[in-house]
Formats: sequence, structure tokens, C-alpha cells
Amino acid sequence: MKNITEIKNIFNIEETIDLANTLDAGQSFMWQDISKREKIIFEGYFEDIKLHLEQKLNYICVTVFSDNYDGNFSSRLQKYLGKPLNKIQGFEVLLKDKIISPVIKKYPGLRILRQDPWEATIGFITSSCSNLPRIKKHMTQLRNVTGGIFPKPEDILYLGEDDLRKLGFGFRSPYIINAAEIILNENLSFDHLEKVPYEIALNDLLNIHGVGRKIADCILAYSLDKKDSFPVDRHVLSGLIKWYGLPKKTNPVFASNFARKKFGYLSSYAQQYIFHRQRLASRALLWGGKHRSFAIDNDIS
DNA sequence: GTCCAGGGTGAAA
DNA sequence: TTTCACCCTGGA
Repeated sequence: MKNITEIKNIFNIEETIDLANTLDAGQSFMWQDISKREKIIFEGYFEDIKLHLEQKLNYICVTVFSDNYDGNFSSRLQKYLGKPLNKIQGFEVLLKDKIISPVIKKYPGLRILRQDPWEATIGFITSSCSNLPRIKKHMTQLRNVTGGIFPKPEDILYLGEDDLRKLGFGFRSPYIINAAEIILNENLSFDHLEKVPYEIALNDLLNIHGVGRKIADCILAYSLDKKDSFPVDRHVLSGLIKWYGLPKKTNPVFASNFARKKFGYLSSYAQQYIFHRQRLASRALLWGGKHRSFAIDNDIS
């Protein structure tokens, strides 16, 4: 049913951002691809306000379905959308990497998001041993339970494990409860994690039951701006083995430490590009194949 | 319809 | 250090 009281506000973000590969390729599970015909549009929420982001050549057209936002909304949204690699000091090092360099040239508009850490934590706990469509479905359902506003830790506890299981979270349900408890008991503060170095933030996150190294690294990289985090999932692991000479049976923690040492503060970008290369390689679409990217090559070429 | 595997983790061998 | 169960569902 169409909501006749729906208010639309439109503004543009005058920057090149590759929406599809930034919002809808594993960093976030909060965006739905609602593209039709030639238009690339993603629907999602920022600060619990419903948005449409439409991919234009050199900018993003933002439609806000609310009147309830302030003058700094746009700049906070820009911060959420992160920075392109070429705005990171010393990024040229990655151009010298034979594996990463061609992917950078293909996807210069790929960014690292700065999501809300609480939402990211729930999202990545949910991602464990699941797949993209299902994770997104769960995240959407969870948001809908609380009327379009993403549930706070207290809402999660109010829901309880049984209701989470009914929503389909399965064995991840108690993990989500535990995350909420740890936040409410003030044993973990995301504001604090943002300020401390990677290692300390990592150890704090590992206290959440159901958060291991991979999920912690995702939270650190994609919501807490820890650019020296390098999440290793099965795809990235096989990429590292295939392209960087790691032994066949390397475990993910060793691989992550190896990559962090190699890429330093460019780790999260390096990881995304290796992930994309592996993702495309596995679909045999990399060179010359059809793919969805409306990124415009500006000053990286 | 049935079968399998999916961006992992924690506990038990 | 290695193996296994854990929930559930999209896609073959």
C-alpha cells in the first residue's frame, strides 16, 4: 500500500561512489537493490531514516523519505559512505601490487563504509555460515519488528532468544542476545573502541560470544574505521593462498596477521579489492566479462 | 520434491 | 590442532 503521507526530500552528493560494490557486496547487509531498467537505486536506512540512493555518473542522488532530519544529515551520510582509496595518504602503494592494481582500476569508486557499529555487529553475527540474500532478509525482518527503527540492545533483550529464532536467526540468536547484554552491562563501548588501537578494540569485541576474529575484523573495518583491519573469510583466504603464496592449509587468523603486516593502514582497502577480485574470478567474469559497475575512473588510472 | 552449502564460532576430541 | 554441531533457506 502506498503511503500518501510519505515525504520526499531530494539532494545530491557530488562525489563518485560505486554504490553497487560499496553497499551491496558484503560490507553491509542493510541495502536492497531496487534498480529498474537503466536506473541503479539502493533502498536502505541511515540513522533509521529511509533513503533511496541513486547512482549517477559523477554523483549520488539521495531521496530522503522523511522531514525529520537536520542540516548536517548530508555530511553525516557522506561520512557513512567513506572515502575513495585515492583520498587515503600513501594509497599509491596498492597500485604497485600486481593483484590489487587491476581491480582498483576497475572499481575506483569502491569505498569502505563507516556503518553504525551496533548494526554492523548484529549484521556480521548474522552473516555466519549464511548467504547474502538470507542475511539481508533477516536484517530487514529485524528492523521491521521494531517498526523500521533498528532495534537497540534493550529491544533485543525484550525480544528474547525465542523470538529471534522465530525470525530465523537460528544458532546465532543467543549470540545476538549476548552482544546486547555486553553493551547494556557497559562491558563494551563502541565510542571507546573507535578511539583505541586495533588490537585493543579487537580483544574487546572477541568477548562477545559468537564474535570470532573474522566477524570482529569486519566490525572494525566497516564500522569503526580501523583501516589496519583485514577480515579473512573463505573467499579472501583462497585469494591469499592463490595469489600471495600462503600455504594451502593456512588458517584465517594467520592469513589476517600476514596481510595486516603486508598492507598496514591500507589493509581494509586491500582486503576489499582482493575480495572483489576473488569474487569476480570465481564467477569467471573478471576480464572482459559483464559486470555491474558504474564507477567512473577519475584520478586513478 | 530433496539435497547441499552458505562471508563462522565455540566446544569437544 | 582438528573436527563437528549449530539453524535455516536459496538455489541446483
